[in-house]
Amino acid sequence: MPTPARTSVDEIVAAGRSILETDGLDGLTMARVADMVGVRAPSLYKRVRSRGDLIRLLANDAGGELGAALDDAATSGDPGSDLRAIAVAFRGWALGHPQAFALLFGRLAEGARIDPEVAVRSSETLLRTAAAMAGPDHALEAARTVVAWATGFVSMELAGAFQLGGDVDQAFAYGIDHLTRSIDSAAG
Amino acid sequence: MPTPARTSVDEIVAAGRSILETDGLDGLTMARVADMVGVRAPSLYKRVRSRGDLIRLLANDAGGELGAALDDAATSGDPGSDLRAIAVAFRGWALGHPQAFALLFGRLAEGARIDPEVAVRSSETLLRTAAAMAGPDHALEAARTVVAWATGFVSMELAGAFQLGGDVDQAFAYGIDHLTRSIDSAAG
DNA sequence: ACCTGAACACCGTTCAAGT
DNA sequence: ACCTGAACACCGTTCAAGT
Repeated sequence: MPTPARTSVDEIVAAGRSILETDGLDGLTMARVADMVGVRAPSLYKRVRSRGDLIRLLANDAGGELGAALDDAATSGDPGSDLRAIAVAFRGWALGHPQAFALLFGRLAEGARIDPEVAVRSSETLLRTAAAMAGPDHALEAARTVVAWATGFVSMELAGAFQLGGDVDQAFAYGIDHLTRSIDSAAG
Repeated sequence: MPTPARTSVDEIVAAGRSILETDGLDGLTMARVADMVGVRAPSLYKRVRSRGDLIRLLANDAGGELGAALDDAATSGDPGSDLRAIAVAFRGWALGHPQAFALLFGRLAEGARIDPEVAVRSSETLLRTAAAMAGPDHALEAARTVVAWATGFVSMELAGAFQLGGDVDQAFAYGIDHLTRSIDSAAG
């Protein structure tokens, strides 16, 4: 006899995101997720293939969220202002979701990576902005330079790797200033 | 009656580094390490406090190695050339030791982080070079910009995050060219 | 159809007992 | 002193049995 479902993939993903931010990836156990959605651990396997698969779903969810935040930030119409706004939004989202950020940018070869389409969609706004500044021939290189810098900066900030004192906000401003100027001057 | 030691911390760290690169962090089990150095897992606890402690030792070992590679690269005497050489050496080491690199730059808040002194020592050469280019007032910001960019670039490269085609080597060259020029022009 | 308890394999860690 | 087997707690996963 059919039994009504007591949870859903969406609910599981939401619970996973919550546990991830609270207790980190190590704290994300199947039992904990199951408990949060009101079932027993084995029931989760009706909805997700494995813990790794669940982590992939979390990465996709976070990637979409980050992409939307960047889209919302780039509204000024001026490429230079947009690029700065995107960088600031990127850092803001990352500092607000450190564990999800680590999932997106700190892992490799774990089989739990974000789906390519989600990644591509998340980077569209930045690519468009970079193209407007650096010109179509160098849009990809320019975008990669900015993303690489922003990713690395926030990764190090979150990891507490800026240990030599100094003002981290100021270093971020220095970076975006110089990158913007450098990419912009390369347009002509 | 005293028994002679059958292994050492150095041997354990060497085994750990080897297993880490071969099978990743998940493959780094205490049993595997113990097997490789010729003892049983419980004996490892005579030398390391925990698996997390072992990972910290691996991170320190890798950090020292990376720092030495950067030192060896910066020998031209010209700050611009040195900066480029450091970036190339950084990427080369990372691509050759992807798992160790992930340990150094991809983790956060795992309690298994590299010791501050090792981190500081590893970044000295870059700081000196950045100071020579950007001037003492902006050495720290300039160095942070370059490290952030290089870290992010290699992280994304290793994660397979550059999925839009294009030449990754070319993007790396674009980045170091623009960063070098931008930081250098900021000196005067 | 979905849910569950029981069971299995695996892993980090502790500890009493050996030498 | 150092090493080990045995044991414990914990976790991901499977599966037969329930509804």
